[in-house]
Amino acid sequence: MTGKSYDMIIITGPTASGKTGFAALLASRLGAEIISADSRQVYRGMDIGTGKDYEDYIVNGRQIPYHLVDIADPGYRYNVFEYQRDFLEVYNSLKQREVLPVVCGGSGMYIDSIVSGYKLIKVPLNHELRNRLEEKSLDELTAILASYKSLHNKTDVDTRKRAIRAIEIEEYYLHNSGTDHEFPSIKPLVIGIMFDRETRRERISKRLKSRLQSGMIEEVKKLLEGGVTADDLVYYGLEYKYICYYLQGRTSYDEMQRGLETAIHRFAKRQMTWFRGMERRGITIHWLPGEMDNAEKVQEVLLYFR
RNA sequence: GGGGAGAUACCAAAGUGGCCAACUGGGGCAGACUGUAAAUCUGCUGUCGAAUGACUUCGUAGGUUCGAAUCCUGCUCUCCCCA
Repeated sequence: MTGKSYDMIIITGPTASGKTGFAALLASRLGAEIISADSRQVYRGMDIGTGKDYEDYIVNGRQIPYHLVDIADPGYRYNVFEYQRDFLEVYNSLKQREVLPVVCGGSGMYIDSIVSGYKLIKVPLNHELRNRLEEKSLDELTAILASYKSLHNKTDVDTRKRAIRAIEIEEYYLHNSGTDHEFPSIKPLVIGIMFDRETRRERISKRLKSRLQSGMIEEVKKLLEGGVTADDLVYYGLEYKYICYYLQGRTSYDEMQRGLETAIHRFAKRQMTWFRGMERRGITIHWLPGEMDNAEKVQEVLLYFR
């Protein structure tokens, strides 16, 4: 590899675009290792529903090392802050070993957090503040949060719990300049895999059908039996949410399948919106047509990488 | 064969003479997003448009009326009940 000016490669794209297989092939060519950027594949035991295709990581009989998959128990609530921290740890160790990191995943925010270097400081619990806010209504909390920063959406004031945490963080920022936790500036080559809308939807529908036939419902059942609560599963969204409702008898199989299909289509659309947003903010994504076979895609990427 | 109900925009479904380009929901599209992000939230959704603008719509063909998705008549189709 000559004259490489990128610190890492990122492979992204909406769900069902064939990221993993491609990333693995690319990694095998470059002697690289994969760092997942998938907010759900971090959980152990959530395999079919999150599309952990373990066999995709085996290229020509060789196991491609991958990271940040299966690192948390189901039921746990992993988040961006932890992702950024965990990513950095892996990233640094790869750099130390002079191994090229290939990030692969479709969680736009996770990718953005490492590319744009979100400033996420470790904010400890502030019990005094929490006691003070305990009795406040959501409206009051919203007003308080608004006094710290302008609210550009309702994400932070969705529930009282989130609002209190958001205030806690803002309060902490107020007294801690935040320079103690610089995220390094990383220069990535960002590759996106793109199918036209119709094809994307077809692929999603087809994949859903095959997952349902290959034990996805059993997987959810097993999670429930293993002590993961229904609430946790609903929180995980998509297949875990819809199948959980089905197992609880709240929806018929048909309703589950149809609702889930729609939900995944919408999810893919939101992913695309996120990617467009990143581009608008100045991050260049090199889109490759999904139809192109993986070997050819690898060639394309190598061109960028020279 | 007889009787009844109904046909509204991509789908479902309100509207029963002017306030209707037409409530609402779904779907679709677009956007937002810095500690839940597979989440959460917002906007648009007849056509053309920058538009407070123009044009074309409520099965179909006519009619009544200043004015019809709404009233009348014929036709077509769908559903239900009785034979």
